[in-house]
Amino acid sequence: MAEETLREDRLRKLSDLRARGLDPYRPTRYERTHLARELHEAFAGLQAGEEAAERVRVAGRITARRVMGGVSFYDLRDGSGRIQLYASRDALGPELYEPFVDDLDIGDFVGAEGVVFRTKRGELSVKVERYEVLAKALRPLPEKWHGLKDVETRYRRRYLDLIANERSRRVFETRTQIIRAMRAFLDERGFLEVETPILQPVYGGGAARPFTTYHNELEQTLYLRIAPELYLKRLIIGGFERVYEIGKNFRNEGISTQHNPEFTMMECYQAYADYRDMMALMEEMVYAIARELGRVELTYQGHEIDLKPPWRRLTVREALLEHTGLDIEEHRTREALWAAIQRQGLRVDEQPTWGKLVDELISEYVEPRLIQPTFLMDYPKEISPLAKAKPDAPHLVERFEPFVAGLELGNAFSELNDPLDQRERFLKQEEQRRRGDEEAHPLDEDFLQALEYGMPPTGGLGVGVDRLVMLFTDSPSIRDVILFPALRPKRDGS
RNA sequence: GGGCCCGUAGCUCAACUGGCAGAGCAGCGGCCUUUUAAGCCGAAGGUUGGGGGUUCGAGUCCCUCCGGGCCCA
Repeated sequence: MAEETLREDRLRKLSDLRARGLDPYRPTRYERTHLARELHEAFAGLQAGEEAAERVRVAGRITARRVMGGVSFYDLRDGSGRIQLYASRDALGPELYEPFVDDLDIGDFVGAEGVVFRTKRGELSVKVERYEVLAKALRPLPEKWHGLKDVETRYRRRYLDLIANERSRRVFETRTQIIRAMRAFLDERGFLEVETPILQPVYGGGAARPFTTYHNELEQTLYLRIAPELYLKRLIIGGFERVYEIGKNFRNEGISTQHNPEFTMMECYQAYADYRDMMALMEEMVYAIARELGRVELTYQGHEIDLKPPWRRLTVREALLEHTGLDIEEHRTREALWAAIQRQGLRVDEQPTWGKLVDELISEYVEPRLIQPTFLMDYPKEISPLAKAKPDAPHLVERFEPFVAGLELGNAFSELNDPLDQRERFLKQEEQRRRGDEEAHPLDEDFLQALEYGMPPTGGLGVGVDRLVMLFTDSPSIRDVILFPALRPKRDGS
């Protein structure tokens, strides 16, 4: 039936309710005695056909309706679960029973008061003696049995997805549990939670193009942060020895099953620690979250995963040797490595530097195969401008990325604290930018000044919270774990 | 940006090789006082994503645009 006709039906019922003094938009509150789940717990012992003495008040959204004539049964859902309402003409009287069946629809909110009983079929129910209509739905909800399947509608109108799909509700509850457990873990270890600027005059802390905005009063171009990294390090310089931040980052890049332009990141920094300490922190943190959720062993997209530490440590060199047969240490220039890649018949795109070639090889031949938890470590210096070089291998840095089920869950390093080296790294990045690399790291003079006041040896770790949630909820797409994922604007027709 | 797939009633889905656009749920009218995917009877509900083309005839074939999904870059 035409959508507008359905709406008109409901508007007519709204008028009728108002005419009967039951204006559904008038109530401002409703005093409940029980949530649905509490009723099921409190009256678990009630036998079929038995009635309790106690009067209760419940409220929620009508999700199903079974009208038998003089009696009717409504399913009421609140934040805790479902409870059945039983209404009869005898108990309510015609003047209240008629609007109850004539004017209430699936989707409406009602508050009901009455005694609790269990029907002869065994369903715990509230026998409605008084009720209030708490809000009328003017549009129909998705179908009760098949729910809402249309992927686009689920993302665009998430509220409908949440109403219709229990699984979706659970995903977002789990998301919150994960973040809460992460916070508890870091707090317990003495990390101080902080907030740093999202609007930044110079962006940094990653390789990505930023979103640009403008402050009118300051007459200044500002960037939405791509990472909080450089500010968190300033706090280490300031004397906080353990800090962390959980918040949104923004990267002006494509959308995929693993990328949303705004995403949630946890970054933490620990003074006097190195990247090996951060590996331990990462595996213990994920283990702690997994225990909290009861999912140390889990299945992600068909892969059986065991998150129990210790996780495998694997250098980039070893990984490439294992998966491509190529020893990058034997080909230390871009030209030599490129020649070797072609000799091996490996299929990667040509890159402007040795480091980027290595990065390409990893993405293509290593990352998708890292199913069990693995720390891939010791990356090329050229692609890691904020990480400290390995003392015995100055072309590499003390950096790792944790992988589980092929998902890149984060990035970490022993932080570069040599201000002179940092300046050189920035200058090299500027050079790459001049050669057309739009993701090159900009030089941040203010950050260099801060570093010159001295930063202790520090380990830093960033964790992609959305991807962690994907892992724990067995979600194939990042859009399934972000309440309102980025979509193209929907235009009518054309 | 490229390739493949999808878009039909509010929701979930049908419609053969191009031949009258259908069902269930929801909604509407009627019956029905312990149902639970309630049941029975009845009547409705469509710009088949938008635009264009081929054809006697297009949901179906072609072009194009919009939106989405997956893969690739």
